Amino acid sequence: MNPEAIKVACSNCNLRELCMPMGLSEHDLERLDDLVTTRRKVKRGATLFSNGEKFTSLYAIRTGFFKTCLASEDGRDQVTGFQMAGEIIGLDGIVNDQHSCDAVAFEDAEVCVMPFDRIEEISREVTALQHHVHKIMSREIVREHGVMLLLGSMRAEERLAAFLLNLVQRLHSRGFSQTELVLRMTREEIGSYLGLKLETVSRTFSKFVDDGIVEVKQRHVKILNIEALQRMVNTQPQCH
Amino acid sequence: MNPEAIKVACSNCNLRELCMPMGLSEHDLERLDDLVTTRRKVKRGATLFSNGEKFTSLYAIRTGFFKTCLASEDGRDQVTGFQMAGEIIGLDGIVNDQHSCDAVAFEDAEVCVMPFDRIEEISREVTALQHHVHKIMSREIVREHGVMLLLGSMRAEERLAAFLLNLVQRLHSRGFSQTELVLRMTREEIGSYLGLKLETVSRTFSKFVDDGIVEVKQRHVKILNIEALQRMVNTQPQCH
DNA sequence: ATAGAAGTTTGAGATGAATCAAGGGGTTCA
DNA sequence: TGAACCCCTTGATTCATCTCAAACTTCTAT
Repeated sequence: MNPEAIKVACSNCNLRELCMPMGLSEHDLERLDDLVTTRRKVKRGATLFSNGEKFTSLYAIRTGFFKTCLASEDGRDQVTGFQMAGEIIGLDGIVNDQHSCDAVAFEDAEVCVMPFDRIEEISREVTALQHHVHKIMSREIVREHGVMLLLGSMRAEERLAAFLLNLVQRLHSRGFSQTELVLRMTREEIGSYLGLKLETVSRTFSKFVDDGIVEVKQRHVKILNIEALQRMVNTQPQCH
Repeated sequence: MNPEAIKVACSNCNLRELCMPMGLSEHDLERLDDLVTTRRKVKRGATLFSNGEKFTSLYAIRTGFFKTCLASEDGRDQVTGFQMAGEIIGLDGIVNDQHSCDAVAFEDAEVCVMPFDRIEEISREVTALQHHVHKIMSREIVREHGVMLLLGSMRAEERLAAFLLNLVQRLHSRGFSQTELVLRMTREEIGSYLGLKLETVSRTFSKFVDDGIVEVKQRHVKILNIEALQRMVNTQPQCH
């Protein structure tokens, strides 16, 4: 093995526990290293894949931050998710062999390219990988259920609270602060994800600041009262 | 093979093309017949599985009509989908080995029980099944993207139009009319799915009737002007 | 068959978020 | 180091949907 090969190997990757199954045998680990053929850099603002493009691979994010969004011809636009290091994107492309959304990098990023036919091939041999792939897809389905609940039944404050809690929780599990975060996206993109207009997002942030729940300086957010946010999400508004 | 066995075999099922992969060899077809261990009847109003219940199997709907819904402790409620014959439910349970929503039958129903460990086992041998399972999960992810777009950016009329079009399209591909349908669910359940209150659903139906777009008699709906519905869904409201 | 429950429709009024508008602040790139 | 552009905030107003309420219809079960 030359140094290059070591660098691209999953078995050596510090993100392995985020995107790969755990507790593999030595042999299985070696098989897994065949999964990632190449890395790919994506410049800030560039798309990793876009709607209509032929689907070939799933991508594991190594560095950087992405959004996925639907842009229907008629001008409607919906951010369907924000993805960070260790998360897998591209699952939408499997069903029709072409991607059905755009994945855009918020900052210079790097992803591991995992050709899907290879994933399927290795899945047949490595049971743990097979199950892992199923779990990743199921997790995405459950996540989207949560977004549906948010979009279908929450008010603006509750949506933004849920959004902030979700972000810090994911950042925290990657070793970042539990109370401070830097938003990579604009108010408009947050709004698109949450089914709100950018002005409403801005006003809701201002209200949180007034209530002493968060501090906001541009895209820097410091959570002062996390319980208040949690209460908003978990408490149904005044029941009749 | 005794007659009972024949009755439960996927290879003999008239719904096979809806829930199973196509173009299998004789040998693969036989393997597939090991997938469905049992059938299960679900009475009207009863749950096939519910939130928190241990996940063991996916279910292919043979007859009947289901809803899946989230019911959070705090009283929020969200219908996440309506499922009909040939569709697969239970995918949400894979990630945490327990179901994260309820599946409720609208009418006496029957499902094919497919133990998930058996699905994974046979997937390793039958490539077509493996890919099929991936497609089914990806399709669900893409469907939910569409619901997010609906909930995040559409107005009441557009939502109901999209809902009706989706239902007739699915019914049509099962051999039913392209213009007439019987709603199995209440206005409240439609509303929960669409992020609207039941009164708004009712009013929107009334408006469609006034506009000559549909005829509504209770739960019987006849679409008179399908293009009008399609225009609503595909056209962004007056752009500024 | 009938009473009760459940579901639906419609109206009137309240309200949360959208829209329209303007000003200020940051960021980026030449 | 500017200058243009993008982004954000805030106010005033409008509007779509929700809420509350009442009456009606249809199912369900005794």
